[in-house]
Amino acid sequence: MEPMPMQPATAGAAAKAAQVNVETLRYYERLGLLPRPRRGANGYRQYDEAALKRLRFIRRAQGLGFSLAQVRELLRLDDGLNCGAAQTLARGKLESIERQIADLKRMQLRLKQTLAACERGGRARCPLIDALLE
Amino acid sequence: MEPMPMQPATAGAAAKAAQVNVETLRYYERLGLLPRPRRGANGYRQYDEAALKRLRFIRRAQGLGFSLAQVRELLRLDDGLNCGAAQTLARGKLESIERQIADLKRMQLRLKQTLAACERGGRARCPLIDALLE
DNA sequence: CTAAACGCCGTAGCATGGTACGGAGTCAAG
DNA sequence: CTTGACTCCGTACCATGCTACGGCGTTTAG
Repeated sequence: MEPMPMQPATAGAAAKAAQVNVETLRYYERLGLLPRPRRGANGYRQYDEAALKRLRFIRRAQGLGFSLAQVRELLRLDDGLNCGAAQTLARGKLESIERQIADLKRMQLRLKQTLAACERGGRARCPLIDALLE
Repeated sequence: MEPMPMQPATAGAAAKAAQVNVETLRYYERLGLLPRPRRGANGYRQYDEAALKRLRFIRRAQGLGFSLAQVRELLRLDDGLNCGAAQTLARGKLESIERQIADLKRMQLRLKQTLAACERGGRARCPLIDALLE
């Protein structure tokens, strides 16, 4: 059987498929992350398979921690032929993620220590508050 | 010698001491994190030692990852007598930090794996891009 | 046929934590 | 006395990623 070219998705269907709000589609379109889609006779947007794929790409990249600005860069490489550039983006992101982890771990440690002091109890004054007051 | 009551700091001096922008002081004041300070005859704000202390408190709490809304809660406990409430806030923060760390670690792992695939090279297509295209 | 649900658009709003601007008055050094 | 730095105020703006609103036309289920 011929691969019948599925009819394009409406905004609502595309949004549902990608688990995003309909308005988000328009937002991405404004940002140029999604191309302006073809319109039906009624003026409604028609999202074809390529558009849906692109939308999934965006959400996955976000899931890896990329900002929309960075997603835009990645989308420019979506022919898959420029691995060097993609690696550079990914390495930058990886570093920033590692910095964030390090920052959070410092906070975590300090909070844990202070909480432990609180839990040892026996003080009139709260060690957490006192640490902030110094 | 009597502890001569230091003259109060101007906005600029207070800001410099706490490493914040002068406008940030006004911002905190608007948010109610800093009390409205006394004013000199010229209308200038006068930050006394207590205000400076409070400002340092805010910055330190932010350094531990607390949002300004949470800092506001902590400030309500700054008599140091309500350790239970402070602990509750801190535990909540600790949990959210740990969730963030876990999220970031997942991203880190996936990025590392994908980057490793990129670096093994030898492919026509970029594994990172292909992972996003799925 | 009608009413609900969906789509369109431009624009405005939310949350977060500030930062900047313009026009005015004030203070300190030279 | 002037000049530059500081301060005041209200308000607007920044980035980020959406989300909502109002007013309209269209489509679809009953």
